Amino acid sequence: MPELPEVETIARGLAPQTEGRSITAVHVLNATSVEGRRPLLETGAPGMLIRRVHRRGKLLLMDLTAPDATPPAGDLPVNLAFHLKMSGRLFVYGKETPPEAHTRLILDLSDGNRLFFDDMRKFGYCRALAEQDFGEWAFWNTLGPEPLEIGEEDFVALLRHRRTRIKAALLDQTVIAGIGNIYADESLFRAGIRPDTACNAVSEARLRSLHGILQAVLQQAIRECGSSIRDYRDAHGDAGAFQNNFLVYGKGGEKCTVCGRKLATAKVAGRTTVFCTKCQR
DNA sequence: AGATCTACCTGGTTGC
DNA sequence: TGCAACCAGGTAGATC
Repeated sequence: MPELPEVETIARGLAPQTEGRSITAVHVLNATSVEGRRPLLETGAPGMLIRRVHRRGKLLLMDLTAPDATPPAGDLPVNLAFHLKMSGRLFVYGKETPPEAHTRLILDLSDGNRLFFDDMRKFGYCRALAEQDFGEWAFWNTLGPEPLEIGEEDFVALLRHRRTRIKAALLDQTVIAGIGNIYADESLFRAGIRPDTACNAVSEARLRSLHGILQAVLQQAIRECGSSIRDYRDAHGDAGAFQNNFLVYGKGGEKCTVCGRKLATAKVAGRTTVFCTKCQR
């Protein structure tokens, strides 16, 4: 469940281990872990230089250039986009480390190390993109604004008139990018908003408050290197610490830390949702 | 437009 | 003990 803070942590950890190296070979161990044009990844990526590793929404992006820094001529990938979905992980290992049971893709790097893409559940993917491919990638083109970059006014305007439930809107990557089940529930609890409230029934003042709280929660989670539940690890194989700050996520039936009432569990937008019926209205 | 359901996938947990 | 049922979760796609 890498969400924005986890992907940001992974990108920051991966950057010093991969930027400035070129890709010398690509090994596809599981075909379904490659989305888009497989030949562009397998035969186009070798020889390309990893210039920058960063994040957009929950996507981890590797910007590529030809080693001589000229614009890539013809059909070459200028980007690798990884979506980790639920169980995807990215690690850099020495060349002697063999693939694991769930290793789906390996990129050999020019410094002798290798980037492993492990993904037990096979939901994640790596997509190689040439310049012209971005225009045809619906997920990329409909991705909403970054929650840490959007201003308060724009955030309020984004939600104010929607009739959908506020948690569904927060989870909708076309509305705002990078929020998943954990940070939706944690933010709505801290903002005192019931997850099943229609957006247009939430006062403007509370939407303003949610904007600040959402940013604070995401920033704190990034400072703490994300949340580790089940199999999430950062690029160094380390667990994050934000799970120690969970107030509702995964705590259905436990007592609310604020009022002591039992936390309720419900399905909202198809996801398990935990909230306090007294503190969230 | 928005809600609901299913598919995708596998390991861990629960129930009998 | 053994095994079936269920669960978690992000996104796409179908259907109402």
